[in-house]
Amino acid sequence: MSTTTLTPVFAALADDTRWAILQELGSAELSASALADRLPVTRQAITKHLAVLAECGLVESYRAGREVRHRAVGSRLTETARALEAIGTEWDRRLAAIRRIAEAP
Amino acid sequence: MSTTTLTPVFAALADDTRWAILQELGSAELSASALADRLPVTRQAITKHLAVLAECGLVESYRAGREVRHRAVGSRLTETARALEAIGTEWDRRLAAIRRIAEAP
DNA sequence: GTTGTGTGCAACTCCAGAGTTGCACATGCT
DNA sequence: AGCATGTGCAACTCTGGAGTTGCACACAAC
Repeated sequence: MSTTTLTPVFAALADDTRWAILQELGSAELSASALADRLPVTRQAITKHLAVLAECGLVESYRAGREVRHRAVGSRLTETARALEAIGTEWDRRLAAIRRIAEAP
Repeated sequence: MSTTTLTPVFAALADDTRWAILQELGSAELSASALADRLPVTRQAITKHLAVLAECGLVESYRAGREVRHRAVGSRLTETARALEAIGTEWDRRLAAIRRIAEAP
């Protein structure tokens, strides 16, 4: 996963309301209206957030009768986490190498 | 690490310019002016970004003569990655449990 | 001392996005 | 059929933040 694909995910995760939505959808599959009942924002706001989250694969949706249920996609988060960890490790590795050279006798 | 401490880190990582800065600082320790030479933004913009990144522990700084050098902190990223992975796993675990109950005979 | 380079602070512009209201449409239930 | 509920789309407001310019100060080198 490149940095280019990473940024939109972080942009999605940078909002408190979206985290609140994800927290709900990580415990149960809910419709936009059901989410609006549990959170202090409008259903339309929720719908917009769900679009952002779906765009980068953090939520999946399906119709159930006349309502649309949504759920959090944990694997997408795990995938992102692995990419992050790799980058962090790489930073430390490279900077440690530079320090080693600088302190060489 | 709670979700509360997580959001600012993602807000910091949600910007392309900041990622560019982090990429540079993951390979070498540079001053704000040196970064401004390599990136298509002003030194003042870089300084603001560095403040955001330092605020959530993603970069560290130290004075070297009259200049201030900065470096990326990989461990902070790794730490965040582990928290993310735990949350993702938890989502999948809970939703799988619900599906199992729903499909029970 | 003077010059050049690096830093710090403040005020300003500008746009993306978070949230709202309003209306129209679809579908389930009685 | 009639009503209630869930959804979709569009237009609007408003604040945060990314980036800029401008100026003042610190320190190293000559």
